[in-house]
Amino acid sequence: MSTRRKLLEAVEAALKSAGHPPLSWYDALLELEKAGPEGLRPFELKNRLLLPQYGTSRLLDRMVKAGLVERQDCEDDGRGQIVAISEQGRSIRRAMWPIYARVLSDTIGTKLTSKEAMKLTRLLSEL
Amino acid sequence: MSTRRKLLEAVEAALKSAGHPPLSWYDALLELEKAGPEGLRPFELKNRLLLPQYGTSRLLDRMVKAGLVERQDCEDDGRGQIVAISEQGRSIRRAMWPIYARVLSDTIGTKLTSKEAMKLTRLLSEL
DNA sequence: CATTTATAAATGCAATTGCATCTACTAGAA
DNA sequence: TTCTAGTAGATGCAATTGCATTTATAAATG
Repeated sequence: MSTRRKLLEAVEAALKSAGHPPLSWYDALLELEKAGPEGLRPFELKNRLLLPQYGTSRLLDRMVKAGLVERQDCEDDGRGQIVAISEQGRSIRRAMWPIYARVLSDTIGTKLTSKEAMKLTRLLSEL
Repeated sequence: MSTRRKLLEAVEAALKSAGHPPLSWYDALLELEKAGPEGLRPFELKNRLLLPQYGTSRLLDRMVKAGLVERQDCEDDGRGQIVAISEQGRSIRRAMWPIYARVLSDTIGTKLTSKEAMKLTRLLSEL
């Protein structure tokens, strides 16, 4: 818990001071980018990010308002939508990465060997 | 991040369904209990919990209102206070523990050997 | 001493989260 | 069909968090 709080604070502070949105936006943008031009249904994004349904709905609201994501009605399913990353979203995500990566390498890369990092990942995945 | 979110959700859900306050209260109560009858200054609690100053101030507000913590002015320092756990606070903390522990043993105890858990702790501490 | 600087804690306001519910639609059963 | 149940997503309201600032006191400095 403590470790995660400290790492997260460092990442958020770095992003903010570079004038970027919070890490949760990065995660969403990355998923949308990985999903390709088809985009994703909000419920799929929710499953991938492990966010609550209302959290996803509101995160998308904000990102759409900021122009990083496009929402359109889903043809197959009248209840649903398709969300896709916009050109601007792609460019913001790309700009965020070096900031994020820098914090990771400063805070993790200097403390753990890559073997240890893999071990850590494995142990966390077990849980 | 994901691992922590899932574990935390499980703990919070268990506490809530047992009618108990959130995990953050547990952490604070535990620190206050460990601090003994002297209690703690809010800034000391803040340091131990790694919480922001305003977060600590408000957490204490809520816990005082619920009667689990007592606040009194600090004699040595006119700006400060001393906060101490109340009898009721001790009893709530004691009641929360088995619920919390149960989730930990279900979610961690069944997945990692104690050696692995120690390894995990060590790796996280490095960070 | 007077004045500046630093620390302890609270707080107004905006943004976010959590909860419960609501609306709209789909799918399955009678 | 016509219900009934289930799923997708939004939303009102309350609680919590984040930010910036404020108040009060302590400590340091000239």
